[in-house]
Amino acid sequence: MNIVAENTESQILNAAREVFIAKGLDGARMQEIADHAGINKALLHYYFRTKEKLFEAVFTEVAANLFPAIKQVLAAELAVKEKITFFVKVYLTGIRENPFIPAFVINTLNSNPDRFLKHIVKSGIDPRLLQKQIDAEAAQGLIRPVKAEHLVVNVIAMCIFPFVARPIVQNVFNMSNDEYRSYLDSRETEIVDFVLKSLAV
Amino acid sequence: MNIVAENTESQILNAAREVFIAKGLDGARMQEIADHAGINKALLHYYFRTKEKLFEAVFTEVAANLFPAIKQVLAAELAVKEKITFFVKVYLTGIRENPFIPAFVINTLNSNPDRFLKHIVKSGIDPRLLQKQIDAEAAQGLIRPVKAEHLVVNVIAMCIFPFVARPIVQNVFNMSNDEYRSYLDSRETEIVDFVLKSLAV
DNA sequence: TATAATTTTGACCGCTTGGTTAAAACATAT
DNA sequence: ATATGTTTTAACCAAGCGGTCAAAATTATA
Repeated sequence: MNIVAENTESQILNAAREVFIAKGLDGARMQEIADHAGINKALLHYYFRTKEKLFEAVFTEVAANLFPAIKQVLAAELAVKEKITFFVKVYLTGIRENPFIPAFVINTLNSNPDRFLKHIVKSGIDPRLLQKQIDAEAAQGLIRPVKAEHLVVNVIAMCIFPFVARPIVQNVFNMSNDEYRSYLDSRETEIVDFVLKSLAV
Repeated sequence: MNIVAENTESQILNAAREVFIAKGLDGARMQEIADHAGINKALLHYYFRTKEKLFEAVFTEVAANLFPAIKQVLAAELAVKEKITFFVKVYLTGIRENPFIPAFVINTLNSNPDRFLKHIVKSGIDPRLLQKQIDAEAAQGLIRPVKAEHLVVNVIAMCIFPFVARPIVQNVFNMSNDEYRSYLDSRETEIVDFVLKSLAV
C-alpha cells in the first residue's frame, strides 16, 4: 500500500483511500478528497467520473492487497505449525502498517456485500490444499486433525479483532495507548502459542 | 433486543435501529426511518430533535445489551473451562439473533471512537476476577496459565469473525447459504474444543 | 362541553452535496 | 508561431438533505 504519488491519478487515489477509510463511503466528501489531494474537485470527476467509481477503484486496490500475502504463506513449503507461525507474523505486520483497513473492509463488506463479491470473485486461496496438508500431518501424528475452514478463520479472527475493536478492548482492560501497543505486540507469540497448543495431538 | 412497539417513541427507536444498522449513521436517511416507522418525518425531530441524538439513543440501547450476558457468564460459579463452554454458547446464540450488530458496533466504533467511550465508560466487566480464577486453577494444575486479556479476546474474536466477515469466508470456502448456516452452527463445538485443547496443561 | 395541552402532519427552508460546463492553462505536434 | 489535444480550474446547478413551523388532529383537563 506504499504507492508514490507520481501522477495526478495516484495522488487522487491515495487521498481518496485515506478519506474513505477514515469516513466510509457515505461519510466521505468529494471536496475533502480534493482538498486532501491538493486539486480541484472537478478534477476528481474528470478522472473517476463519480464518487461511486472512485470508491470502487480505491476498494479494488485495497482488496487486491488483502490476499496475496496470505496466499503466499499458505503456499510455502512449510509444515502446518510453521506455516501458522509464519502466517501470524506476516499478517500482524501487515495489519500494523494499515491498522484501519480491516474495519474498512468489514464496513464496506456489510453495507454492500455485492460490491465485494463482484471484485473478489477469486481470492486465489485454495483451502483444499491446506486441508490435504493438515490431513497428511494428522495421519503422521504431527498434529490433531482439524478442519481448515475453522483453523484459518480462528487464526485470522484472533489477529484482526484487537484492531477492529480496539476502543472496546482497550477500555475493558484499562490500557493506556502505550500499553495497548505492547499488548498488540505481545499477541503475536500469544496467538501462535494458543494455536499450536490447540493443535497438539 | 425484542422490543414491542407500544408507543411512538419505541416505534421510532425500532425503525431507527434497523435502518442505522443496515446503512450506518451517514448512510441512513431520516425520511427512510420515518417511512419505516410509519410516521411523519417531523415527528422524528419532535421526539429526538436531531439525527445525531436519535443515533445516540439507538447506539446506547444496542451497547447496553452488549455486555450484560458476558458479565453474567463471567460471574457465574463455574470453572474456567465450563465458563468458556457456557460463554461461547450464550454469546453465539445472542449473535445469531442479531447477526449484524457486531459489524454495526465495529463500524460505529471506528468512525467515532469517542461516542463509544462516552456511553460505555464502564462495561461492568472486571477481567481481574477472571485472571485470579485462571491463576488459581493453573496453580491447581487444571489449566495452563494464560493471560485473561488474551483468552477473552481470542474467544470473542473467534465467535464474532464469521459474522462480520461472512461474505469473505463464505466466498473463500465456497459455501452456499445453507452450508454457511451449518458452518456457523458447527463453530460452537469447534471453538470450545479449540480453546479447551489450548488450555490443557 | 369548552379549554388547554399534547401529538401529528404537510409544506417549507437553507444548506450541502455530487456532478456539470465552459473556459483557461498547459503540453504537444506541425 | 500556430493549431490541436489534454489537464486543470472557477463558477454554477439541481437534487437531496436535516431541520423548522404553523396549523390540524387528538387527547387530557376542568
